[in-house]
Amino acid sequence: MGIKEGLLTLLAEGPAHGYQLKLDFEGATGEAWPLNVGQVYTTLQRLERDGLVELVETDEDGRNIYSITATGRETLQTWMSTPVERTVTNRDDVSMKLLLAMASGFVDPVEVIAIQRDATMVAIQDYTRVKAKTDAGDLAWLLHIDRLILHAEAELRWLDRVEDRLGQPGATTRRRQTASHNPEPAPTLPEGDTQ
Amino acid sequence: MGIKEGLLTLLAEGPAHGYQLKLDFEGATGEAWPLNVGQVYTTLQRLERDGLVELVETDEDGRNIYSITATGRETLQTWMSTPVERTVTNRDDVSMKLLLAMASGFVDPVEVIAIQRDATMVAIQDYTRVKAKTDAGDLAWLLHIDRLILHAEAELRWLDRVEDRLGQPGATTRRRQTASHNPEPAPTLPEGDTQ
DNA sequence: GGTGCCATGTAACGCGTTACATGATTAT
DNA sequence: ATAATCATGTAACGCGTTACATGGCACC
Repeated sequence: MGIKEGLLTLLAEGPAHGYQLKLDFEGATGEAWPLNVGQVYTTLQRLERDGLVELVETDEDGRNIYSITATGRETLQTWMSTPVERTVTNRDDVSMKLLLAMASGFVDPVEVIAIQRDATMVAIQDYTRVKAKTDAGDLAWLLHIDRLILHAEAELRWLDRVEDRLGQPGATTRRRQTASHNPEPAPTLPEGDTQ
Repeated sequence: MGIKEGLLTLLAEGPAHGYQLKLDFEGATGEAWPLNVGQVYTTLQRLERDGLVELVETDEDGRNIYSITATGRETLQTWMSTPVERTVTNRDDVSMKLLLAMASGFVDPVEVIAIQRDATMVAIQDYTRVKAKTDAGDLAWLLHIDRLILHAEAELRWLDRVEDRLGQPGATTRRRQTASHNPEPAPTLPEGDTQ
């Protein structure tokens, strides 16, 4: 999503100035989304440029107070009532890295996923620890952690499946597509440190 | 990840010109990552600027042929052998939208997740259909689809959990943090069309 | 009366993405 | 010949992010 929608949501509760929005944003997302204050001001300018927000006054302290506009409200309503799109082009770092490793013949995909699995298992432990020491009343934060755990677990299952399939025959590796290219053999990577 | 790493990976197999890389990229990621050709050229320039790649020759057809440099190889090796980071700040659209809905008191979080769940269930059906009509030899693509399905299922489980918790008492909604703000009541959103 | 830190901003960058420009090759 | 498409690139934009600038207020 974007900071834009976040600020719009907060402004839908009433006009506010930048720093107030920064505080509200932190209140809503907590550590899940560390936000540099500067981003609030730039994003507000862009929202104003797009007519979703307007500068209603400059208060006695010289702070710019913004208010959501009608179109802003409309945009927000549409955004909130529109599900996050899930298509077959939904990329993510892990799978793209694996696809590249498989296609390159240059890196061992099995090694890549082994590394990733270790990291993911550690992450789950970390998440669980964080969850354990969280105040039970902080529902939003708990749900956020739960989501991280569930997705990390799904990733583990997927990594297992990948390893299975890579071990089977027919695990062909895609190679260069056309023949109109220089056929010189690819140099091999020196045995790098697997840090 | 980035196109940068993708191109680096492909160039690690040998020098190539832009269009060749475009073809290779499509061969590696297929429909999972539709790539505008223009991006290849701009990314190559940036890689050259950063010294990860160098222009080795302009062939008889006037095409620029790039080769990976030593530092490029190093960078690639490091990237491939470093797991994708999983921290508590890993955001995603769905959970952020929910956190905002919970914090705003302006939108009904239950409605938001209901919409999302419907969409995710449809997505899973779509994924399954795509998977069914995929050539069994296209391992990379099958794994990609599997990943999408697993994560979508994890999301369904999470959405269920969210709905459970939201229905329970103590499901407090966070509100504006400080008191130094104008206390005028927030205007309410008109009953928007839940498209 | 400095030294910090809080509050409010502006400037600039990096990268993914889109749109546009241009020459070569092929089809009609 | 002309239209279409391929192949190669450049220009510009949007947004998230970082770094820098500045004025007030506290506190020692």
